[in-house]
Formats: sequence, structure tokens, C-alpha cells
Amino acid sequence: MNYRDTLNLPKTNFPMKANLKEKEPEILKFWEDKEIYQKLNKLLKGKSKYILHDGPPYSNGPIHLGQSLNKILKDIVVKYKTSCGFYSPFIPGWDTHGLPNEKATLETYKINRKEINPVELRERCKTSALHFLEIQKSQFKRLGIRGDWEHPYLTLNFLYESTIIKIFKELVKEGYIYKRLKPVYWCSTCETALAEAEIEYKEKESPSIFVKFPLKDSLEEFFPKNNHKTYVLIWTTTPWTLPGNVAIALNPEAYYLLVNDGQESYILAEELLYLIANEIKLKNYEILGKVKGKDLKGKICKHPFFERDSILITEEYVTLDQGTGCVHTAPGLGAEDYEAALKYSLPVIVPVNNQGILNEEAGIFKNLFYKEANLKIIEHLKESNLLLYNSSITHSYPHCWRCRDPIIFRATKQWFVAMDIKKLRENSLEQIKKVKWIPDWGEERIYNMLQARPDWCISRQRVWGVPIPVFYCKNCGEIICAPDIIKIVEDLFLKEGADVWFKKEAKEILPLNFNCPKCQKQEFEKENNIFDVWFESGVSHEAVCANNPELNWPADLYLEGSDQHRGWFQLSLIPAVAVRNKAPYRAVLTHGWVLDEQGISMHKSLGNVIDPNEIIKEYGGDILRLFFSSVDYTADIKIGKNTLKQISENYRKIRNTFRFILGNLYDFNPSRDKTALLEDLSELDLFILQETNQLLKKVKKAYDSFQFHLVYTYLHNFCVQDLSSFYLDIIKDTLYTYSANSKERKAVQKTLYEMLNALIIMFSPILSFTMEEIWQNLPWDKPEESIQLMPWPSLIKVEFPSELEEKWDIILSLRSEIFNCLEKQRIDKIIHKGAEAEVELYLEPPLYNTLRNDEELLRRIFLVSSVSIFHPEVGLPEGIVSPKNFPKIRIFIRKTKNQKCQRCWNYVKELSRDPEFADVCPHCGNVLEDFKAKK
RNA sequence: GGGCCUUUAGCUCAGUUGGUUAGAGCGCGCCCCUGAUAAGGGCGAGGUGUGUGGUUCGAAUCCACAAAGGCCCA
Repeated sequence: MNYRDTLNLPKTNFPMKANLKEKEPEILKFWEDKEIYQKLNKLLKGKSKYILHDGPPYSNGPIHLGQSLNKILKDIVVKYKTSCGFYSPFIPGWDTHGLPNEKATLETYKINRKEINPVELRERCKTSALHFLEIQKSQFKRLGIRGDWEHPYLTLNFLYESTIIKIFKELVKEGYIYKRLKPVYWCSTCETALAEAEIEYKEKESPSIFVKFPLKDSLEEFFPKNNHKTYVLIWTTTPWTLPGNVAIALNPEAYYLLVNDGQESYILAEELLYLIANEIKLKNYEILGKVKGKDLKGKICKHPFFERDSILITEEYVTLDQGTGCVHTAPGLGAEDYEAALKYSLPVIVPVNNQGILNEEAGIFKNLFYKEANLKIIEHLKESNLLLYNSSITHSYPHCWRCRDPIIFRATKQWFVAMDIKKLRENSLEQIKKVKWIPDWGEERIYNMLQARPDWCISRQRVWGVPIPVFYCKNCGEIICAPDIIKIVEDLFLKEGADVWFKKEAKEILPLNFNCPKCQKQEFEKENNIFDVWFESGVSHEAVCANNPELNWPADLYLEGSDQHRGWFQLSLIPAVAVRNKAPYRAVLTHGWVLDEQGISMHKSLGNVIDPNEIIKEYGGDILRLFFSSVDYTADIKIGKNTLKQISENYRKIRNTFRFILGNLYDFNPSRDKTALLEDLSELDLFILQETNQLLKKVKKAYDSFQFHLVYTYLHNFCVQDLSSFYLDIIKDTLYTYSANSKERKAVQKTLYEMLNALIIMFSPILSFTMEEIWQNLPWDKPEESIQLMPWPSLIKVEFPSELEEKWDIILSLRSEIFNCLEKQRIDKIIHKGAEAEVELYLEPPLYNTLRNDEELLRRIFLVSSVSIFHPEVGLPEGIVSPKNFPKIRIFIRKTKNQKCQRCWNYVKELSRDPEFADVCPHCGNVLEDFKAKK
């Protein structure tokens, strides 16, 4: 007889090979067709909310791994919270406006932005943004991210655009908004401001001149020996900026020398003396003294060609790697110079117009293009004997991305949010403390940044965005920036969107007969600046969380990469504190960056970029999800071939564990077998269920604290150690060889059933696809059509007597020791497998008493032919060993002389007496009788 | 140059308030099984805890400095 056919071997349609590439899209379709997201929200509506507010990615290309990590972490949080019974809708969002899209659109269509109609350009930008949005949407969905993909929030939605205006209005009302000069990159050819992203560095030849600034103040206190005319020596490569000079910056801690060349004396940095002397071929000089930079602070020089002072200031940014250590400072023409001007209340002079032509501020150099001005100024300096040396230099210099011409720095009027009006900064810092930062160092990071940040420049000289709703009187230049006027724009945008600003004239937007409050005239023009995109995304908590009654303000959680401490976290906080005096989030969780296998960040130029879509194609979404769950995301994450291979192996192990459980429940009926079985559970079953309960607690705690890598570790270890190599290995015998409906087998199935229910839900926030696939392969009537609708499992209602805990600790340790001994026997070729071994244990009391009645239990657990327990007094056999850690335990192993049952493959003392089944053990004999009877 | 962070076996992670030979899992090597089978089981080898110095009777754990890497700035 072929006994194999009499066994209850596993049966399941759940395949060993995952084939996620094909399976996952089917599951996605299933979720979509069954409207699982919608059903969940319906189910949980009215329950307490948990709102994770999605930070909007920028829609200008396919997703990258960092975004995959971000959305997967969010998905894990939302799915976990949902299973815990929270109403947790997820509204994905996109940042659709902004420079990158505008720039790409201009490049793609080879558009000259001065020629194209802004409305048309905006139309094209919108098309491009929506195009990439759709690509990203499908890619995010493919990762298994659950959310309201049909109704995402877009910063170009009318309601959103209108909310941007509304918040601006509130800020104006509170007095936070002001306009002032600020240097920006400026292309005089394109006559436009440029953003950082539009700058390209190229080699350029520039003048290199050393200019003498005559000192007006005496330095006798420092250099009593000096009786020569004295100058501060500066070095510059942009002579044309000298008309903007108002100061000379020194390094406060550096030493400055007074150097005399026989006729004149110069102030210059000690460290640079040799370099300068070499450069300008200064040979016979004398050092007349030395002074610290900070001692010279406040001394006054004369401007080299204007009747104006140039004051000596000290700035940390002054370096001593080139020049003279005395830095020509023109606040209207340089960023650092400008910062210094704010600090020292220096005038900001902008002696150059849009075309790069010097204006009246440049006096005699007026009407010269700045390059010509260079020459004239050098000439003028030479004539007035203030030029010490003149040559040229080739250096890396910023150029315009479009026309390739060198750019200049030029201060233009910009709009700002004032950080120190009405204690905005102080209040923001205060609110930060009330937020839970995960990990906690996030608080310090954002605190330091916010503390040191300058006022927020919210204006951009662009088209693709939301316009700043301000008007100017054509007659007197009065700025119309009033809440009631802004409200009109707000309402208009809600109805028609921001495009209307570019379509209509000022008078069409303003109220009928609106007069300039200053001059009473009626001619106005619109502001042509738009908002910084950070201002747009910074008000998402208003536009999304506050506007949507399904959500909450503040949100429960923001979850983004750690770069957002400066970005979204901070720029959301500022408007929220300004308007509501409260942070827009209760908690902020940050994750690190995804790096390549060597720990180097991914760059196109390095060629080490890994495309998430490739990972999905090769491995599947669940592999990527599992990987991201397995790592400590608070630090940076290294990913590469090896890590992915490893996680795939671990995935397979998990999958096979489930497959085994599933396969052995093919004839289990939970509704019929549910309660009756609890009392039939063996001590082993109770033990593993107790372990499962411990696991449930640990995993829940890990999820609650967002430590998904612990969730992963606990679950994986449970599958591998507690199940695969322990419990499942032991119960195979019962499952396969006992009568299908025996209470022992049903008890084991009940145990498997309980564990499966717990495990599948614990895993489902992470392995969403695979758990759904398992759910669909359950061999009984499912309580819900999708695993995603299932609530977090409560603890399994079993009691494992606490007095057994110690005993089971010993059993487990013993098992390990016995396996060790068995291995030695196997190496010595005495046995091939444990089933051929007989184990004798010589135990001292009290252990002897604890285990003496458990020989059969131990035999099963140790997977051997027999276990016999002896008191050591009976005498110890030769060759007995004692484990290192258990000197009171002695183990003796011998090869069994028992006969192998041809059905259950156990080695038994006696085979069946039934002549029909003479080659099987008595137990199998009975099972076979039963089997026969049923047939 | 500044702020914040990371650095424990090839890989991913644990390591309670500083206290005995630093733990898992994977991978690797060897072996067993062939009724989870492109599966399953066992055993084993892997770590000068990034480095240097210090505090301490004692440090992966506290302090300082350094190196490599990351994010954000300058």
C-alpha cells in the first residue's frame, strides 16, 4: 500500500513562487474594483481620526527611491492606524507650480520667455505638471500605497490657489508682510532674475585690480611710526561694482599689517602679505605694525571716487585665501554684502539697471554698460592714483543657463515675511516644543535653523505660480496691499483660478472706481511676481487639512525626509503660527536618505542611481516595502544588489511559512471548529500561542513607536525560529499522520489558524500585496473581502500557566543541547537523522521531577525516536556528556534499534499487530483502519 | 567653515541605568532530510565594537578629538 495517499499532506493554491511582477497588478486591480479604500473609510467614519498629511512631491519627473521610501513609510503608518480602528483617510498631494517645471517647459519648447504670452506659458507648464503627476501617481499606486488617488490635492486647484491668497491676506492683516531690496542673480541680457537652479558656472576672464581706499581716520594709536599717506587695500574682479561700495569688510580675528613701500602705507591681511607682494611685484617694503581686524572696526575710509565714506566693518565670512583680507562691500550688488548692510544699517545702493547699464547712482559712470564701466573705472582709478595694480584673472563665474552670458548680482525689491514682527520667530520656537519630533533630535535641528533664519523671501520673478495679489498706482507708485483688496483676488481665484491674474487688467480685478488711497488716481498695474513654491506648499495644512472636513487641523503627523526641517516642516510652521499661533502638526517623523550600496548618495553623474521602477520590475513592490520596513530609517539607508537579494531571501522564507500554514488548513473550518477546540490544545500549542501573544504585544509597541524595523525583525524571527524550525517542524507529524479529524490534529490546526490570523494582519501594513494574496487563498469563508478591512487582532484567548514558563525555558535550552549532541552523532555517521536516535536524560532533582512525566512530549519536541528520563542515581552510561551551560544535565544518545513505521516514519518499539498493516506502528494502524472505514 | 545625524560580524538589526566569554536573523561553509521540495532541518566559522586619547576598579555604552559618509546651510 502506498501510505503517502493516506496522509494529510498540505494543499494550497498559494504558490511558492511569488511572481510579484504579475501578481501585484492583479491585486491592485482587485482593491480598486472592490473600492477597498472607500469601503474602509465608510466603515471607520466617525471613529477618532488619525490624519497623516502628505507632503506634496514636485511633479516634474518619475519617482525616485527616496519618494518610494517616503510613501511606503506613510502607507505603513496609515494602514496600521486604520487597522487599529482610526479613521485615517490619506489624501496624496502634488506641488505643481514652480521653476523646475517652468524651466523644463521653456527648454522643451525652445520658448523665449520674454516673447511668450504668460497665459500660454502657464497652460504648457500645467500640461507638463499634470503629465508627470499622472506618471508619479501610477508609480506610487504600483507600490501599493493606499489613498484617495482619484481626489489628490494639487497646488493648482482653484481652492488651493485661493487659500494661498487667503493666508497671504492674513499675514498682511497681521503686519508680517513687507517689501524691500534684496540682491538676486540677475541676467542683464535676459533682463530677468535667475534662481539658483538656473545658474551655470563657467570659466571667465575678469579684471583683477588692487584698489587703494584712502583712510580718513588716523591709525596713530596702532601705528605711531607711520607718517605716510595710508590706504586700505582691497582686491576686486568687478570694478564696476565700486560705485555701490559703502564699506570694507575685515576678518575680526585675523591680523592686519601696515605695510610701507617707501611712499605710501597699506592695510592688508598679514597672512596674504607674501601672496600680494608676489602678485603686485612689491619688493622693498617695510612692516610698520600689526593689528587685529576687530580693532579697525568703525574706522572710516574715503570712497575712491565719490564724496562718500566707506566704513570698516568686520565679518566672519571674510576669508584669507585670496585678495587682501579687506573686502570691498557693495550691499546692492552682493549677497553677503547685503547681509552685512542689514547688520550695520548701511545704505543699499543699486547703481545698475535691468539692462546692466549703470544709472545715476554711478555718477560719472552713468549710462555705461557694466563691462565698459569696468574699463572706465580702472582708468579713472589709475588717473586718481588709487589703483595699485591691474591685471586679469580666469575664474569660475556664474552664467545664465539660457543666454550663457555672465550674470551679475543686483538688489531688487522683494516681498518678505518678517520673522521678528509680533514675535513670530519666538512663538514658532515655542510651538516647536509642543510637537513630538521623531527622532527627537529633529527638534534641535529645526530649532537651530528657525532661530538663525533670515526673513522669508516669498517673491519670485516667474510666471508659473500663484501671483502675489498686489497692485501699484501708475501715477504715484503707491503699493496697494490691503486685506480687502486681497480678498477680492482670493474670491476670484476660487472661481477662476490664478490664471485670471494674467488674463485680466488691474482695473478688471479691482473694484469699480477704485482710487489710489494716496493720489486718488485710477490707473494701476499688477504685481508681476509670484509666490515662492514653499509658500504654496507651506499653506497646505490650510488648503487641505483645514478646508476638508474629513481631515483635521492640526494634522496628527507629517512624515518626510530630514531635509524638510528647513523646507516643508519649517515653512508650514511659519504661516500656521502667524495665523493660528500653533504648529500645523502634532508629530513630525523624519527619515534619512536612500544611498547606494557604498553609502554614497545617488547622482546621475556618478551613475549610481537605482530606479524604484526597476526594482519593482525585477523583484516586486512587496520586496521594496519589506526592505524599507527592515531598515532603521532614522539614519540613511544603503540599498543595492546585495541588500535586495537578501531581503528577497527573507521574503521567500516568510512566504513559505505562510504557505505551509495555509496548506495545512485546507480542511479546517473555523466556524465549525472554533470554540470546541480550545480545551484540546496541547501544552505545545498553548506555548506557541503564548509566544504569539507576546509577539502581538511587541509588534504593536513597535508599530506604535514607528519602529518598523523592529516589527520586521520580530515577525521575521518568529517565522524563522518559532515557527519554521520549531513549531511547524514538530507538528508535521500530527498534521500528516493523525486522522484528519482527530482532536490532536484539529487542535494543531486551530493553533495554526489563530497564528495565521494574527500574523497576516501584523504583516499586512508592510507586505500588503502578499497578505492580500494569502487572504484570497484562505480555504474558508472570509469575514471580510479584503485583508485590509480587518481590524488589528486582539490577543488570542489562551492561558499558558505561568508555572510552566520556567519548564519551557528549560525544554528549549535542552532542545538546543540535544541537537548539538545529535549533530555530533551525525558527523560520526552513527545516525542520519534525529528520528533514529534514542535520548536518555539523567536529571538531578528538581528538574528530574519537573520533566519525568513528559517523555512523550519531549520526544515530539526533540524529533527523536524516544526520550527516557532517569535519576542519575541509577548510574550513568559510558560516553555520556554534559552541556557546558547545564552541568547538572547529562545527555546520552544511542542509535535506536526500533523499527521504522513505513507510514509515519517514526521508529517504534513495536509495529502494528494488524496483519494487514504489519509495517506500520500501532497508531498508524488505527488511523488506517479509520481511513479504510471512511472510504 | 557652521547646524544636525550616522558608523556594532559580508548584509539588516538587538544590546536594559557603564559590570561576567558583545547577541539575533540572513548570507557563507559543512552535514541531514526528500511527505513545506526551485522547499525543510542541524551544526559551524565570522566582530582589535570607525580610529585615537581620556574618565572609571571596569566602556560598544560617558567625555574630547579625528576619519569616513549623509542632510541642510555658508
